[in-house]
Amino acid sequence: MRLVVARCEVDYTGRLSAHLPMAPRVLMMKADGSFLVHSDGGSYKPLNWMTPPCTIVEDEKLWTVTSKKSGDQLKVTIDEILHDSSHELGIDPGLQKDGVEAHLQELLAADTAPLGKGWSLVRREFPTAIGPVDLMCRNSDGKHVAVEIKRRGEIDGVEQLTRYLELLNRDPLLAPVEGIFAAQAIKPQARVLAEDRGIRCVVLDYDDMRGAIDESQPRLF
Amino acid sequence: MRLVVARCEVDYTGRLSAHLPMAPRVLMMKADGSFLVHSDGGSYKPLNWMTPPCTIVEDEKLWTVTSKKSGDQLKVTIDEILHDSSHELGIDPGLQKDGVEAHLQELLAADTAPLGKGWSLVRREFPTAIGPVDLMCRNSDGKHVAVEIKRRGEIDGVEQLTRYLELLNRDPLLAPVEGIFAAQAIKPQARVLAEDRGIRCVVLDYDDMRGAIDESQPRLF
DNA sequence: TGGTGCATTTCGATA
DNA sequence: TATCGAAGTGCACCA
Repeated sequence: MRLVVARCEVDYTGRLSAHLPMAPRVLMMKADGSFLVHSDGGSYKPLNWMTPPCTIVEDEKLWTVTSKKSGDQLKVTIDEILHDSSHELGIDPGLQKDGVEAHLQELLAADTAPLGKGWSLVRREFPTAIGPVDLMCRNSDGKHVAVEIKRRGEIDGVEQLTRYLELLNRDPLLAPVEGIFAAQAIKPQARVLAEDRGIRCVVLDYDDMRGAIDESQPRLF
Repeated sequence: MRLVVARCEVDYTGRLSAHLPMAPRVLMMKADGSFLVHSDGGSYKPLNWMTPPCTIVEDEKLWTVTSKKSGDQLKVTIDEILHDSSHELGIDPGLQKDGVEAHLQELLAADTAPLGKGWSLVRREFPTAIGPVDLMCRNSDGKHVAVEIKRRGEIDGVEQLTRYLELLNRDPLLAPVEGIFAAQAIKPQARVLAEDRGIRCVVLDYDDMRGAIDESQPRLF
């Protein structure tokens, strides 16, 4: 990892063209060849960058970063170097995550109570021609219900479930198949669209669901 | 901008929980309060981060970064500081872009030739109840055509145009309205879905389109 | 201020 | 390798 603070000008040519006027910025060069241009504001996204693999040619005042894959180029014109240091970091052990959509699906598969009483799980990742449905259940009447699970329920999730339902209802062994759109939060527009199509919306409470499962179960950390 | 290289352990609690084991990493603290944890690999995305505004409390070996909005927390346990420097960068003049979707829309509005001969533009951002259609045109027969423009044509863009067309065709003053899905590149699945629904696909060439417009027009840079 | 759509999205899983 | 969906997405635009 090399960290450079420099007054510089940057031009990117690739999927688009972009230009950064002369100003002081931080240049981060990672061991894998990534190149990042950061300013002192904004969030985690750099002003400009190049994804690895890429080659860096330093020609006095002009640094040229070229993507080995796409040929995209980043030309950095250096006016003045204010800081320059290199550091050995080694390979990072990596990030452990907990709490994403997969966990919601696991929890709901383990206990379908949030959907309704007396329901049974047919299977998780129920296969269709256009991809797997998150959960396939039977309700207390034995009728099939396809469940689409999202962390945040938005309009595209409703579209996705609609496509599944259209396909599933063509199968005489399954039809009629109802739909449930389940999420930790559902946007009003998504709810309107879903209910207009006869899809029921269920808001999931992650903490409640986790609490309902045996407390002694092992956790990630 | 403060740059710290340190052996550290990081725990994030917020929309999810995440943990980073002890290892050397780069900590970037921006003037606006952003906090980034970078390793020596991956592309521009940090391992962990906090978006501004947030407060940073340094308590000897434990740094706590708290989001002022959401209350999300990042706890950084410092084992050893390998580098620590601060730099005045000032406010960045910002990025100038050329070649994104808005430009494609401008170019196609200025010259509809890529769609067909003898076409006229009704208006850009043609309003509907569920959002604006990129372009509304009339073809050489005077028939209305709704055009959805994407840089990359994928399945959700076809869904979007389908929703517009359904709505537009309910309006007796407009109907029948045809659809065109225009993009710099169209994925096979998106093309199949579009054509199955009677939507024509047009692949746009950005350089050609820019060349077709008066060369003397002022450019960004 | 909240909703929607774009992004040089990036990233991961899967066929 | 392509495709598809998720992301602590971020961000700009618009109501």
